[in-house]
Amino acid sequence: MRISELSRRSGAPVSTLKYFLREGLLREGERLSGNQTSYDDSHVQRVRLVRALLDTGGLSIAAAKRVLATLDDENSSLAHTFEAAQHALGVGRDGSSRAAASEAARERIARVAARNSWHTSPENPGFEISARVLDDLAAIGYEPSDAYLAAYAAAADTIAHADLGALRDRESADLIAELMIVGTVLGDALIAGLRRLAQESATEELFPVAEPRADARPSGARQPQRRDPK
Amino acid sequence: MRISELSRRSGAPVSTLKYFLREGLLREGERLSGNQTSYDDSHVQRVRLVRALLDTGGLSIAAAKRVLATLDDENSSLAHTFEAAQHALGVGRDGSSRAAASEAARERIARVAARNSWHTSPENPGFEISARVLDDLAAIGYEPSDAYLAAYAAAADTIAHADLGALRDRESADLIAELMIVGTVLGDALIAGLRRLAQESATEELFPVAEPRADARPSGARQPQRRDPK
DNA sequence: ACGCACTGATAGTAACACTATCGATAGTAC
DNA sequence: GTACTATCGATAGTGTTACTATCAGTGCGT
Repeated sequence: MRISELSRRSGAPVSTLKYFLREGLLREGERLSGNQTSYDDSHVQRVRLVRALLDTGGLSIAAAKRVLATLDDENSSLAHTFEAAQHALGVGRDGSSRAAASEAARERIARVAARNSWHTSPENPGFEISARVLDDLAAIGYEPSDAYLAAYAAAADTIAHADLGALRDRESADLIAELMIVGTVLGDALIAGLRRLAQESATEELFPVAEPRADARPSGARQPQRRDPK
Repeated sequence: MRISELSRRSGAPVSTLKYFLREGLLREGERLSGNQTSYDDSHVQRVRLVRALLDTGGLSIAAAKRVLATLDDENSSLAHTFEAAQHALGVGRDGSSRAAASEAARERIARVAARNSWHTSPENPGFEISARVLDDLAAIGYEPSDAYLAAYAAAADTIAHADLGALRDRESADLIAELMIVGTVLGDALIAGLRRLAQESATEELFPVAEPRADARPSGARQPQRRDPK
């Protein structure tokens, strides 16, 4: 197929496809002559993958490029592909480099990991991401309890095993690698969505709407001293 | 304190603080005279909250503004604040409006919710977010199993109860509302980080590095993935 | 032989999140 | 009282990102 059909089948404008080509997010098609290039179903697939990474996954073009590069790297074991993809994903959704997390926060995350018998490399970006959240919470004045972190860790463990379990019964190594990466990126969005649902439910459970408490003031503009009295 | 000290204490440049003021992310201080305005600790706190929302939570200025507006809305019940915050967060991290999820995907999410006895409003953005992931996975050629979704839902349930549990023993309604919102936004990042750690561990567990498959090239020095060639 | 789709290259655009500059003013130091 | 410095609101400018548009040249199909 030519680029116009690739556009029609993938839903992306031709100009965007050319942009993806330029940026290396999409392999070049087979050149038939000076002004004819042929694309196939794998290109359609790839465009959809890129759109999912960008839109649902919230990745930047640069991050998507790194992720796809590890995917296209043939001579890697699964574990290595995964590790590379994790690094390619980086610390944020984009490639932004903010201040690093504190050592204390990183150590607390390490303790959580140890308690779950996770064995991980110290360069796993998960340390940085999680530790930064702890630092942010501390800056806001909130110190999460061990039980809170343990619950999050248990949930992470559940998810990770579900992800890997979904992979186990696949045959092609290529497909496994792709699913692994897609699962990492889209799984973040999936858990975020489900969490919104679970939270609404849990909120009503614990704080019913017909709350007789008179916490809501009629008007008064008092300055609340928000500080955690730890 | 004056704006320069607010800057020093919060770590944000004065020009950025003025920007936050303009955008309504930060309440105006108390005007003492034509060119003197006094800020207090609550402003320092707020700046840190905004930075956490923007940097770690990945929110856009517009989304952060909506979220903070619901937080500042005094006459709301907790449940209502939460609901408003969920909507303020919107479907993506930013306010981008992409194509809606399919009805089939939305129904599948509804079934998952029902199986967990979540009772939620149909407008909860969690439906849209999760359903879109399902659509994306389908477009990639992957149909997640019920077991897979069930595991994610169980994890979401665990997290939601941990979040709410952390709130229950707080006294001030203002603080609870703030934590609820921060928890929603930063919690996404926290679970993402922990998930990365759990996945690395689970990957090694299920796909050991010394894999006898012919796909893995056991030759020692792997080319590190292309770092940023900029 | 003519027209249209295609090619790569380059230029332009819109949104976003700041960041810098400005003239006017006012509090503080001497 | 004068000099100095910080602040004020307003406005303009900057760098990045993710496209989107235009263009000159090429060649397949009828």
